[in-house]
Amino acid sequence: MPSSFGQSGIDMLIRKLGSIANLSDEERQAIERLPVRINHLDARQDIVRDGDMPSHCCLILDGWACRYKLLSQGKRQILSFHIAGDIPDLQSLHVHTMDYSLATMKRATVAFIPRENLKELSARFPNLAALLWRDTLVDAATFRAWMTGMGRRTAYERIAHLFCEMYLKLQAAGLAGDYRCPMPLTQTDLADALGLTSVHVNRVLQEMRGHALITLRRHTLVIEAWHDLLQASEFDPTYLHLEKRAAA
Amino acid sequence: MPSSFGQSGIDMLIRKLGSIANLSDEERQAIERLPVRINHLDARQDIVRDGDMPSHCCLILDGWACRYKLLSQGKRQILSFHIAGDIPDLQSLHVHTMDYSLATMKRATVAFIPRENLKELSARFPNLAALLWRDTLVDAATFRAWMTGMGRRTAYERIAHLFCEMYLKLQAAGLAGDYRCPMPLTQTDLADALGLTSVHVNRVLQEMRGHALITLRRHTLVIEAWHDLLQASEFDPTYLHLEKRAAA
DNA sequence: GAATTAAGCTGCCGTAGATCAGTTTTTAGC
DNA sequence: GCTAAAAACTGATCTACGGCAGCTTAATTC
Repeated sequence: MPSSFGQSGIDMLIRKLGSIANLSDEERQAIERLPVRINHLDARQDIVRDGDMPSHCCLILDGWACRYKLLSQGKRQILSFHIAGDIPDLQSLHVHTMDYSLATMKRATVAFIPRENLKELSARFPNLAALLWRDTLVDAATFRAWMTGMGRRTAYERIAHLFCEMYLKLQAAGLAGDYRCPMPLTQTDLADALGLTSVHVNRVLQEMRGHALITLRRHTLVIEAWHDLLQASEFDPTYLHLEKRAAA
Repeated sequence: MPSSFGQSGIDMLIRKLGSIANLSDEERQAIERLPVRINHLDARQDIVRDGDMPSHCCLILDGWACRYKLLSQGKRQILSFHIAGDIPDLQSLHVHTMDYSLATMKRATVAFIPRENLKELSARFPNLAALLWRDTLVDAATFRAWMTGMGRRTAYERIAHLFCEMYLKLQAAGLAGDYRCPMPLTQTDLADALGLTSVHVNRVLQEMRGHALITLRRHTLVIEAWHDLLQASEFDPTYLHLEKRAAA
């Protein structure tokens, strides 16, 4: 079970960037030498809040986090999920006011990196800056995929699509394989991410189990019929841009 | 009527970047000297298609464009609208396969800029690279706002929210003012952007007219009650990040 | 300025998913 | 291993919005 990767430090970020383009030793070292303050957080803790102007960026080392937005009457929209190697508030490098909140989904380890040091890093290593920029672009592509789902897909298709996406992201991070991955989200979390209610998510999940598409128990998702799941959601992985870049 | 701005060239881009940080003469000149191929396009023409690997980026000089995604059975999701000064496929600087299509909404003038020249520009002027990166981050913030709407807002709120957003974007570009702006979108376009049907958009628009919130006729939107429109949509302009940056 | 087409509008009925109000099962803490 | 709380699940009912089909008005074209 691939769950003991780079919990010790910043290597999940290096792994992620390195999966796109080859890093020089100098670049690798510069990342490793970033000053970080490491924090262990419980589940469901806010990391940064809507409206804040944080001076640090948050790198997830272990666990899951999400971006979300609160509306009136307690309505919540989850905007994205994040795993080890992600910097969900990297945008604060260039826009200073948060337009969403960031919170853990389960127990998580996060590293806070001063914004100024990240800025310096990207100034000194344009190649790294490009990789980080690229990362925010893939982020945006994922938003587009979710938007397409919420606007034009049924609940069944949306849930299937999210499972495909999360599985591939976890697999790319070395945190999943063999059509099996951690899934620490509650049905309420899924609902808030997909624009549904937890009641409806519950019914659709049962329908998916009825079709022998998935098993979902005790925070583990097993995809029993990958191909059918792809088909059910019209999933096209292009937007994840997981391919290795040819040349630097 | 503010409609005769910089149609001649690339100045809408300079205006936009210059509204965020002051540009040096050198930077301004470098932008002006970008090799461009200018094209006049009819309404509803594809500029780039889902799956393409374009060698040029597209700068809108005049008119409107949109990003969209097609699904099975002719379902269409519009992902964003673009006006003069936008480069809706700037992302192809760093990820090479398009995961959506780009099309004009009405007659438009666009400039095609070779990707390589834009890459060069951003390598030579890190300050410009940062501004372009920032632009893609605001883009992502807009996706988040739309997602929040599609997931958790009613049709009425969503339409009101879009009107607020487009008015402010057009105003910032000098293309609107006095609570009046061009709105070349059909009700079907609005529906495809907001995850609704044109029939429902029609009914909601009438409701909004009934509440004396807006006038929408002959491709012109007049916001009759700005404050009520803001309130109806719980609109918070933070995500547009229109403020000028303090220091470079 | 007649013809054609696209966009806007209406009414009726259907349904995916919401809402409410629980009960049962699982998980986590001591 | 017991307890408390959270999550999962169920059934009944409701509604915002969709689907369809036809009609009207406005915009283009020649």
